Amino acid sequence: MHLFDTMQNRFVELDLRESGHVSIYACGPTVYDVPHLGHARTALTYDILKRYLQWSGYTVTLVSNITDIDDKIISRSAEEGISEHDLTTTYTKIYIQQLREFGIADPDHRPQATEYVSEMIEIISRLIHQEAAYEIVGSGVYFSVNAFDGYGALVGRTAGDLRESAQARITSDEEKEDPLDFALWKAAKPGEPTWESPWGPGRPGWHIECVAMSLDILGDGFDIHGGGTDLAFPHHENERAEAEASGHAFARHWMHSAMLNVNGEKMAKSLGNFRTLGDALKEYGSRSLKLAMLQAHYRSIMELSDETMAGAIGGIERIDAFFRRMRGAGIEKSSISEGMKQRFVAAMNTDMGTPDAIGVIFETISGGNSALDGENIDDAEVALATVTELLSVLGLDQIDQDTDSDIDSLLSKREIARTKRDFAAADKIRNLLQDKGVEIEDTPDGPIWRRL
RNA sequence: GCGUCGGUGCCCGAGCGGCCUAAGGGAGCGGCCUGCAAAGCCGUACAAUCGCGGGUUCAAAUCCCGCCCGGCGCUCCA
Repeated sequence: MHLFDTMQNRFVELDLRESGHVSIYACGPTVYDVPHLGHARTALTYDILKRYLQWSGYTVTLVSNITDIDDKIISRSAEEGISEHDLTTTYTKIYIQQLREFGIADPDHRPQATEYVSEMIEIISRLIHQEAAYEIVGSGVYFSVNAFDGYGALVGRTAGDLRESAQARITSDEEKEDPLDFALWKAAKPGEPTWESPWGPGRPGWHIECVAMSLDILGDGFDIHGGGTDLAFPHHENERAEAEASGHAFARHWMHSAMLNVNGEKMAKSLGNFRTLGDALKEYGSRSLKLAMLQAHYRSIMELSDETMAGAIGGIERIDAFFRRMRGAGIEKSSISEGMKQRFVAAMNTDMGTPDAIGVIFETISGGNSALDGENIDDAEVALATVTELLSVLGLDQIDQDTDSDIDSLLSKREIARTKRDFAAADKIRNLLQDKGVEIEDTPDGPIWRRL
């Protein structure tokens, strides 16, 4: 499988630490609010990657963290007058629950930052020992960017470049040796949650938690580190510096998924333009939302407008109509089409090309529908098997047809009326069901129905 | 400002030197099927053209140069 590696800035063949096993660390959210669609898009990217790799025969370990200590959490809990712990517990629960509703499988591990403070302290101690970090008494411990060759390489820049473009922004922090140096440990301020450390009470700094958690669970030199593009710098670059300067081999590959925009702007809590996952799930349903997201490549910016969603809802309807029709005709799955499977695999192997992969599925659906029209049962069976299999790889499995004896009995009454050519009576039943939100589709094999 | 990614039909969105007379989805139109619908199928218009202008090449949406426009990043954001 080829993926675009941010660090190498090109497409590379996945080069695994251990053949047959893929270890992935995907940066999760800071839980101070409900998840929005952007979080969902990123989580979906790594969920699909995992599903696809597993389907391809790999063993996959996916770790996705929850960051439950940072400045925003502290200020939000102060605003709401509840403890940091209560705040993060609440939002962690909501995050997990809504991702499940969205149809994203739980990662294999979901570590929380606050459970890893002692590991973080250990890494910081080692960094100080290696002279890659220094303490400023009363302020905290800082990473010394000068001690790490190639700082900035993840985003294709040099420390010099960064210093230059940082000048305008950074309020040159008094005692830091270099304006690029960043906090590893922050000395306690009144009223903040704190942990004991060799440098006095304080709390973790720049995303050292991800280093501690990824190395602890996945080990040195794990395969893929991912997250949203907004994390590439400084978040991920700082992690890389921390890990490698402390003597650990870090991620072999870096992946970044693109932002989800609203009216041309990044969806973000800070911009106040976000749409929550919960609301979107209610409005569009999980499968439509997933289809919409997967119809855009994970590395391209996508707009999620009502028009986009209308398109995706139509797509899901097409998929479901296909299954209803096959079921109604009594078609059973047979073996899957090798040709279509190969095209699907080729699309996915090319940097996880889900839009192309979905194109292959829709073409199979068209082929299956045509086959059924032509009473070519063998081909219809192959199409049904293929569509079922490939959709499951993308987590877009069909919803099971529900059963309802009341509807069935009304349907048979209508069929009797229709045989008698009493269309007035037949249409009355159809309207009745329509009012109940049930739509009838007549097929040569009898009527089928669906809930609207 | 610096860096980076991108600008493809009515909308979304693939394609990234010849297979492009530009995939796939949605919306439109015509036909078939149907008692009528729905679903499906077939056909079809929308891209004589892929932001604009140059260039390279036998050949460019695809490569190069310039310009315009937009996203993201440049200290705690997925």
